[in-house]
Amino acid sequence: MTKIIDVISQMRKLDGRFPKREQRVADFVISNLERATRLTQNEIAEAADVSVATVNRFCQTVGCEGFRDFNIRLAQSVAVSLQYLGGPSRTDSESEQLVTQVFGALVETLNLARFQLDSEAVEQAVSVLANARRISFIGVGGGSANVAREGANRFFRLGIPTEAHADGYFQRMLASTLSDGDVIFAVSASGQPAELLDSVVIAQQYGAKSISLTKVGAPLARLADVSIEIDIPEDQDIYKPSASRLVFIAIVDVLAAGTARKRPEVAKEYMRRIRTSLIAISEDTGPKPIGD
Amino acid sequence: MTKIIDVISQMRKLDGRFPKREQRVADFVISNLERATRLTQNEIAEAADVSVATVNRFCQTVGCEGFRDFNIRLAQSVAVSLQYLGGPSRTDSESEQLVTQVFGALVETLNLARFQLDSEAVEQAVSVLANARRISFIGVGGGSANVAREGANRFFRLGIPTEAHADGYFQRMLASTLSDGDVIFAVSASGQPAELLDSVVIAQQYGAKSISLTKVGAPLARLADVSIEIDIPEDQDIYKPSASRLVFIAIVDVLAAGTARKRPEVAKEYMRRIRTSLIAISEDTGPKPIGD
DNA sequence: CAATGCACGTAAGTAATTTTCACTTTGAGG
DNA sequence: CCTCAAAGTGAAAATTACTTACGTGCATTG
Repeated sequence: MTKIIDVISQMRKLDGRFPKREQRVADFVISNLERATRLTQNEIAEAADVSVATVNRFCQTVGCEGFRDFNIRLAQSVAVSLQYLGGPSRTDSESEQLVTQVFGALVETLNLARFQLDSEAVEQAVSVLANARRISFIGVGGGSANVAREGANRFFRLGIPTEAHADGYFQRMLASTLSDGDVIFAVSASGQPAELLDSVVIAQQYGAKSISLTKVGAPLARLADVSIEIDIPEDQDIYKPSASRLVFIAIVDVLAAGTARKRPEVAKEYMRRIRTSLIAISEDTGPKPIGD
Repeated sequence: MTKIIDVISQMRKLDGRFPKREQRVADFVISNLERATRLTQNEIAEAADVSVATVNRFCQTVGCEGFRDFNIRLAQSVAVSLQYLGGPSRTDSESEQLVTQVFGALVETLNLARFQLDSEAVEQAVSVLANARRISFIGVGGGSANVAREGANRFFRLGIPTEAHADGYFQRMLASTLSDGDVIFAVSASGQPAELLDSVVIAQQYGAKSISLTKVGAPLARLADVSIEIDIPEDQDIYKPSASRLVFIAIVDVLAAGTARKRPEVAKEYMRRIRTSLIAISEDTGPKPIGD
């Protein structure tokens, strides 16, 4: 099977070198990308004023198995290239542009982060977390503190006692109460706050394991037993969101999902209990997000 | 033209509610997304062990005109979803698969949400928020409460006094202190908690504007002056993350970005001040996420 | 225990795609 | 110029795929 993922560029590449009639097909398709997607072979043949067979040969020339294959590949290529360009409607309102921009930036950043994730570190973190007796999430500053809370929120649903703290003094005190089997999970976009560094060191002294989620090469990363490091280019445009928080949360999700798999029975049972405890509050007990 | 842009989400949404045999088709397609793209109707019918007609009906149930239409839409959705997930490298380790799965689900959900966002509601919300004297974010339950905090965190950086509360009693009391020019912003995945409903009503009585961020058709949505409604198919698999929180946060980002644009000077100045106040804490003052 | 309505498969009907084949054009060599 | 091989093309046959119509069976309801 040919590995041509992008028919559009393939067409462009061969453009001008097609046999005469096939060239007409190419011309038509290239200048009617979106439309061509929804047409049948016959219709394209008619539009380009050539025979069906020629259209079919054209598809093969381009590297596809036949029209069917071509049609799908074209649709995919078109979908991908139009995705963030607003498609056929050029009449996007201002707020639609806003949405596209913000969401586009997020998706892009998520993608970027994905390839940076060191799977070994993820595995280590998951194995530490899955065996934790208790997990303390710490972070300072609005964003990271929220990620920490989010972590506590996710992991406590897996039946592991968790807590999250944003107060530097409390964090240090807390750290000194930890011991063997406990885990301290430090979140920081900068990886520099002294509270976190101190807390991690203290926790380690008392035998607790430490995990950090921070930027590449940060002091915090060097300190922790397991460190998940991500380098996210923050957008200079203050009118755009800082996507890093979302990426951090996504990573916490990954860890939580991994941990859940390592303790399936426990997790299920706890989820069931939580769900049950919520029935009284919201009559809706379907497969909805648990606990609002 | 039909308004179903993303068949995958559509399938997820209807998952479990299909007629028995059609459900088998759905099961097969959902768990063989990429492969299904290249199969014919007959082949899918065979794989799912149902008749061709059922497959065809399934396509229509999902909102497509027929199999032809479905096939192309599926290909497009798959292409878009896979775009950010890199090629199908089959050498993935377990943890890499985990990452792929979680991130993939997020991206997919973000895409879905993007098309659901009612741009008019967004515009209204932005204009209310931009003119707010003070914004109170309220939410209950781990997830929504965090989204509320995140909202407070983002908007206070734009120079608007904000606060976030997760305590139902406090929320109601708070609501009664609001007045003309204030805004109450209620977040809830379910849209049902009485605390929120009460608070919104109380706030309205005292002249405050209300904005809700919740699921489509929820009681909360009907109550609020401006409501942003999103229908997110929650994954049944408890080992996967519930992406809705992330989507909510993303939407808050959109609103924040929109608001920032309406008050550029103010926002910039406040951001500068916040940054300055942080210099002492972390020596790094580059273009980094402000405040960790 | 009808009656109604939905779900489903069979099979017939229709449309689209692929292949075959014969005819045409092109261009190189005699 | 002519000839011939190679490549290009369309018509139509052959195949394959998609859609629709119809009848059966099952479940739900009055």
